This record gives sequence, structure tokens and C-alpha cells, in this order.
Amino acid sequence: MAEADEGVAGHAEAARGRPASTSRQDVARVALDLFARLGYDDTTVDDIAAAVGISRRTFFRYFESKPDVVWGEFDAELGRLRDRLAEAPVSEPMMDVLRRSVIATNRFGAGELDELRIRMVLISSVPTLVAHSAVRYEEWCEVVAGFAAVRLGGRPEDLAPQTVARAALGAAMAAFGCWAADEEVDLVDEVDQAFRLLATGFADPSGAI
Amino acid sequence: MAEADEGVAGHAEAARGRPASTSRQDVARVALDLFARLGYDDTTVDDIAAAVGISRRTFFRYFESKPDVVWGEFDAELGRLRDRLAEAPVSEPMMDVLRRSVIATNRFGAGELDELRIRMVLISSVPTLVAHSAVRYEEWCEVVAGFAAVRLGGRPEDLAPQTVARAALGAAMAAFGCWAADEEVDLVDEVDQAFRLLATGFADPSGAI
DNA sequence: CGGATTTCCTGCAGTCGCTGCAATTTAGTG
DNA sequence: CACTAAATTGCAGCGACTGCAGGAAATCCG
Repeated sequence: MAEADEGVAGHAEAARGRPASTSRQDVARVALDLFARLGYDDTTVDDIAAAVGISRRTFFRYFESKPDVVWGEFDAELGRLRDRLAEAPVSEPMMDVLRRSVIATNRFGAGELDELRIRMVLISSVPTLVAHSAVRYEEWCEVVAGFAAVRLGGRPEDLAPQTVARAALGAAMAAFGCWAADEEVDLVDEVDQAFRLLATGFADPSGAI
Repeated sequence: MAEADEGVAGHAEAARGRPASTSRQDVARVALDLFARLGYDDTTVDDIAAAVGISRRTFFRYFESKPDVVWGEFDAELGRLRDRLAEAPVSEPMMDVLRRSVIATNRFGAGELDELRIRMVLISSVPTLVAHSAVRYEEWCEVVAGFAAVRLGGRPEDLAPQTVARAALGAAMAAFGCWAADEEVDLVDEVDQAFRLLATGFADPSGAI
């Protein structure tokens, strides 16, 4: 499961076999640079491999697929979200936990934000990546549906938890999309707003809208 | 834009060139049958083409891609949804229009429901199709966001309309997913429930959940 | 009738993403 | 130096998809 040997260089305990010639992060950096300059579709896996200095075959040992490169360490983030949701006090309302946890999982430093924006623009504009994203979002929904099922009672596959999860995903996608499209917008504000909208519902009590 | 010449056979006005050897619907029927029997991934485009009696190259003139076969006449349905939303009286609340229109667009006869179920099971379980579905859902969201923008004021790309649209998509996906997974469930009921949940919001006023 | 025109079908060659396999390289270990 | 472990690699191949150039089947018109 864990290949975190590259993380903080140094305290490795004398790796046994042939050392890796590069790292996931290196490949991702080079690839994102190519995507930004040539466009995603006009960058072949061969191009990436050549730029990194590895063979095409080796590229596929670092990443399962070409779109996966754009997703970076999504798995790890998803794990953190799961933990946050599980650790929240039961006294805190479901939608508050959700909003707070999603925001906490998406706090990035100023340096990371630029790269994140590149990633999000790609993910939301290149059809191939839009398509692939659905698979990743499915995993996200499973985590949220599991949490919602605990709070609402019932199974994660039931309608209510599923609706909460998929609607929450929608809110998050809307927030990220608006953020990626406008340099001036703050990511946290956007996510916060979207989830507050979701919590109170879209129906106007007065019926005017 | 329109290739509806096949629809009601008869009143065609003396088609000029070589007549088509089959139709989109025929290809789709044969393909869905193969998907159900062999599985989606284990059915190649060659298999479909051979079963229909056309060449592989011709298959791609009937459908842009293999996953497109499963989506059938989605474009037409989307057009009907757009019309319904546009024609709704302004006095009717936004979320009511949305719920009613989505339900109306998805009323099917008993005969069609079986095929629809096969389609939905495929779409929600085969990774390749889950991925491709995202591109189609994007178009759906654009239609709904356009409607929401009119009702809420502002542009379709703004956060509120986007959140409404993507959350509504989530509700619809949850409803369809639950329906596809359980033979006993009624599709209309499920969609109705999901959209009512969405309208009132997920936050518990008492704060107990 | 017969050519012109229109429309559709097809094969071929090629690109790209992706995979399994078997061999090779590069390190550490006894 | 032999042995082992891990990473890299080339190759052969599949399947989706595309552009192109040519062939086939129908109607229209002289």
C-alpha cells in the first residue's frame, strides 16, 4: 500500500534492490508542465517518458494511467477526509462536519495552490479528464455516503445517504469549478458557500423563487 | 443536426443516395444484447459490427464511440428537459419545476423500463461507462444551470446556479442508482424523494443530525 | 438506357493508451 | 564472486478511434 520511501530522503534503511531512477512526484511535475505547454491531448505518454528519462513502460509502473497523473495524491487526501469524518463528535451536525472536513482537506499553501489550479482547470476542461474524474469522484462519494449513513441511519447504498453524498460532491465540484475559473476567488470561501447552500436547501420558503 | 429519417418508416421523400443498411436503434439493440451476455468490456466493437453485419468502420459512423451506444437518444431527452424547464410558469418555485421536469422527462412505458434498467446498471457499474457518463452529465448540468441562473439571477457559471445544477445531478444519480439496484423500487418515487430532500436541505433544524 | 450525382459502406494504414512477459540492469548481502 | 531483490526495459499485441481513398447502391436527368 505505502510507497512513501521517497518522501523525506535520508532515513531509508538501505534499500535492497536497484534504486528507483525517479519518483511519482517528479514524473507528475514534468507531465503537468508538458500538459500546460502542449495541452493534455497533444502530450503523449511517450513525450512524458522521454522528458523524464524513462521508458514508456516504466511510466505505467509509476501511474496506472495517463489521467491519473493529474490526480496526484488523491488517494491520500481521500483517506484524510475519511479520518476527519470519522473523528468528528456526534454532537456536531452532519452538514457542519461535512463542510468543515471538506474545507480542512483542501487547505493548501500558496505554493501548492498554483499547481492545484492547473490540475483543476485540466480536470474540468479536458473531456478525457472529465471522464476519468468520475471514477475518482465515485470513491469520494463512497466515503461521504458511509459517513452519511452513520448519521442518518441505514445503509450507505440507501437513497438518503446517496443523495447527500452525490449532492455534496456536486457542491464541491461547483466550488472548485468557480475557483478554477476566477483568479480572484478564494477556494475556502467558495466551498463554504456551496456547502451552506446545500445544507439549507434550494427551496425558497416564501415560494418566490 | 437531424437524422430522424428512420423514425416512422413511410413518408420518406425518395431518399437520394444509397440507402443505409441499418439504423442507430438496430445497432444499439444488438450491442446492448451483447453487453448483457458477454459483458461490456469483453464485447469488442468488432463483435458488435459483426453481429449487426457492418464493418467496424461503419459502426463509428453510427456512434461516435463505444460507450455512446449505451446512452441511446440522450441528446433528445436533454432537449425535452430544456424545453420543459423553459416553458414552466415563473410562478412555480424553481425546485418544484426541476423535480417535476426531471420526472416528466423520465417517464417510460413498461417495455422501455427493462432496457433502461440494463442501461443504467451498465452506466453505474462499468468503470469505462462511469467515466464516459461524466461527459454526458456535463451537458445535463449546463441545461439545469442555465435554468437556475434565470431563476436565481446571475450567470450560469456563478456559484449558486452551478451548485444547484450539480447537486440536482447528484440527486438524480442517487435516485437512478437506487432504482437500478433494486427491482422493487419505483423510479418516479425515487426521483421525487431525492429532489424533495434536496429542496429542503440536509441540515436538521434541531441540530440533532 | 446510361451517365451524373448523391449517399453510404469499407478496407487500410496508422496513432495512442495500455498490458503481460521475459530479459536485463543495478544495487546490497553473505 | 555468487546470490538476491528491486527497478527498468523492449517487445509483441490488443482494442479504441481516425483520415483517406475507393467502391457500391440508389435516384435523377438527359
